[in-house]
Amino acid sequence: MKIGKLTDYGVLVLNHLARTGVNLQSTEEIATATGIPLPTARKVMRTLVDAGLVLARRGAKGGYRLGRSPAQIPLLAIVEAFEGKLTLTECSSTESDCEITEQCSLAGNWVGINQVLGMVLAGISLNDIRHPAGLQRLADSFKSSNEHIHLVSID
Amino acid sequence: MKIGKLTDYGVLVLNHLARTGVNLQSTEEIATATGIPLPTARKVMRTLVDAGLVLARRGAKGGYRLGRSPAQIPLLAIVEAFEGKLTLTECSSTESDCEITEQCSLAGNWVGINQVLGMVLAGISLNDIRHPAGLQRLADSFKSSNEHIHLVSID
DNA sequence: TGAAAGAATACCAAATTAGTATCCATTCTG
DNA sequence: CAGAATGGATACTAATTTGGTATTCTTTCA
Repeated sequence: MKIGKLTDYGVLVLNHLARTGVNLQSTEEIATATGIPLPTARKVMRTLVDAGLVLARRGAKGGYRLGRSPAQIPLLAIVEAFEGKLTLTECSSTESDCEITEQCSLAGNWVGINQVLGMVLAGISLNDIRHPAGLQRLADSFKSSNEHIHLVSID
Repeated sequence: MKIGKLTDYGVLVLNHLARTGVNLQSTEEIATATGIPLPTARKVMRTLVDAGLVLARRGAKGGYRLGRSPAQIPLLAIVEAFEGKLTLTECSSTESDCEITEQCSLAGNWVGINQVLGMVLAGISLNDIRHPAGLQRLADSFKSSNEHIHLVSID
């Protein structure tokens, strides 16, 4: 259960763009600043632009900048930009190629889990990623809400 | 962001063992019941046993059964049995092969995210996976705690 | 008009993961 | 005690996914 390298790269780029603000950054600047290989950086940028997280300006003096404020960029959006809709298993994806779906009574049960995970990732913003302090408090807040979950789940 | 097929198989097997209870199930029985290819099922069983989630009895009339009650088997344990400690990125794993760690100021910031995700998965039991109703209520409970997170996170 | 950017497409390489085969160790039963 | 039925361990192969690269086209500014 990992995110892809490209997704990770995406976060690095977004972090860099959050720091440089409104100043347009060329692919080359981004590549050197983040350590991402140049051709790969191109691919990353295209994905980010397609997802609407980053704005591009073409031509000479062109470049990239964030499409919204870091607080309004959820981790979920970044992950789904690179890896498609969040589904932990094949079963839960729409075009399930899973051959044993017949006998697998669990097929539908993953939906809820995906929802929960999605909500968690939706609650983490680029800002949270950039500021460890906020993350720590975020983790702590979960520790308490987790007890809540245990009360609710069926045993 | 998916779980591996083997992990998914693991859940299928655990589900089957939860249904069959104390009756020892042979690898072959498990394979036919779940639709998992026999040789692959062997591999899955070994992993589950190593993780302590399943008990094995060798020799004739041997087989497998759950090591604990379904309510005491968290999804986190299943995932980590097959995929190792939960780390979304290379950076956050202990032996980070990530070459750009120097320039990557985000290296440490994933720790908190991993923690949060780990807590969520720890809060979901095999029982929750088997009973969709419980999952739905679980998802709902998160919707409210998510607002809590937004209050806590830094914008 | 040419240089400096991004956009699009297609392709290749490498790493991971799934799947298989083989041989060994244990335990029950007659 | 022997043999059959089972799980354990190891090593190998194949397939898929993912990351990375190259090439060509389009847009915009000076």
